[in-house]
Amino acid sequence: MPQQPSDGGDDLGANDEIIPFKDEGEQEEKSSESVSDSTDLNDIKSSLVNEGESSQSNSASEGNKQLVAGQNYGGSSKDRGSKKVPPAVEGSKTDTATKTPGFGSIPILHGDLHVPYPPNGSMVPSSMKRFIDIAANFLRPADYLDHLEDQVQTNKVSVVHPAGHPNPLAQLTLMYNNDHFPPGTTPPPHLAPPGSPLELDPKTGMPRPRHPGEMPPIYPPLPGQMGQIHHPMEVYTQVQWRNYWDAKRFQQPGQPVYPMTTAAFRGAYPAALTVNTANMTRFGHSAIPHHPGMTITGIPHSAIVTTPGAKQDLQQQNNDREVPTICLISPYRQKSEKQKPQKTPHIKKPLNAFMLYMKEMRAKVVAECTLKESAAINQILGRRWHALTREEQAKYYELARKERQLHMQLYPGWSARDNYAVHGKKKKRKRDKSQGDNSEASNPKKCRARFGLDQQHHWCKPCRRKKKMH
DNA sequence: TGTCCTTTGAAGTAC
DNA sequence: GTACTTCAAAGGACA
Repeated sequence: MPQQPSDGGDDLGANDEIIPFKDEGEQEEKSSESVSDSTDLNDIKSSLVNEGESSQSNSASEGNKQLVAGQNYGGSSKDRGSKKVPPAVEGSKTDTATKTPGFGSIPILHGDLHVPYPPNGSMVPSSMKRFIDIAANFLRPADYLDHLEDQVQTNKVSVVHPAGHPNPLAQLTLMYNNDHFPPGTTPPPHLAPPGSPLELDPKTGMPRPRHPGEMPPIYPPLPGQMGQIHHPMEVYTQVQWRNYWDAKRFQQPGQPVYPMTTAAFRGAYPAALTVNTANMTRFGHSAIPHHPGMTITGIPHSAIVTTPGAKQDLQQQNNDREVPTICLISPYRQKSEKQKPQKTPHIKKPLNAFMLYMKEMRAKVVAECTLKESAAINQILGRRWHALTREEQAKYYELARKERQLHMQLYPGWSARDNYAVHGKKKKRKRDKSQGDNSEASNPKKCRARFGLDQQHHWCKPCRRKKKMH
């Protein structure tokens, strides 16, 4: 069972002037609903084209606006792409931004990203904005992160793993490097509000890690480790993950928690996924040769600064396994990808309605019946699927439809045929239906015998087809 | 280590 | 247009 929030968890945002991130996400989702999919994607694409536009010449306030917008990518792309006056909803967001200008603790997949207040008179480095953008959406293709590497190095922004945290990955802090300050100085601790998680440790000069009792709600790491991106559904924003996890946390008995799919996440896909489809962005990280000196996430090692206490742990961790600085993989695919790393990356088929249903219900069935064998579980799930009402099934058909729609938008040239006998991989054995006694298609009389001519609506499709033919 | 099993649905090929 | 095949997920079983 994933980690539950600690006692002090929900104090996040009370005194820390932290942006109510979930609310923002809700706003973003609402606003994105009024925009067509294609519009979203085009906007995102255009924003990516203008990727280099953000500069340090932005005023701090403008930078702050971007920080806030950047937390919700759908909105930020529009904001970056034009200078139009934000609509009413955006206005309220701006008010929030003025009050809480994007600094604080941003939930990310493996924990929180701490964004310290800028030093006195200091501009917000564009790299920091971009990093937040990435962290908030927690998945960008490596080519975008390549770009980020330059940004980070140029703008002297670091990622800090606070010492003493049981899981250094659970808390990341974005730091202004000392280069932004007069020589020999460190960021003034007073810049962080007293008691804030951003408050600097006077001894280390680093942001003070929270004590265990004052941890913000830690959204559990997705199971497994880094895998591939080969399905658009694997791209979720932190808002989505939080909402999903919140739904899980507060799930009532018998109340389903629907999987994180496109249905609720339109406009949330990272921009770069929609471009450069000829290279790795279609195939995921494993297809990308890692830069020497870069983490698996594409964040340069040079940009990761550790406090003395955390350094050893991190080194050990990096030695033991290539742990992502920010978890970048779908909860759905991580485990299997970890166990069966794909040697021939490819874009996978979007999941159909039944597959989505299986995803959601499998764990429940496993828990109920103690069976572990997937074949048996799938039989049960198949029966349950048929026991669902049309309305219940319709939800999954709709989710599947949106998955396909998004898949088509993300990979316009993709065909299911591309995955037939993927890259010389041995074809699956054809099932000999002529001998299979469980194949209704092989025995068109089966449904007729079971249900009779009066109840042909119960017949399976193959049997109905056979009936038509005869 | 790789394939099979088992489910449904989508999409492909073959005729 | 119809029939058939493949592949999506999952993980234990098995060659």
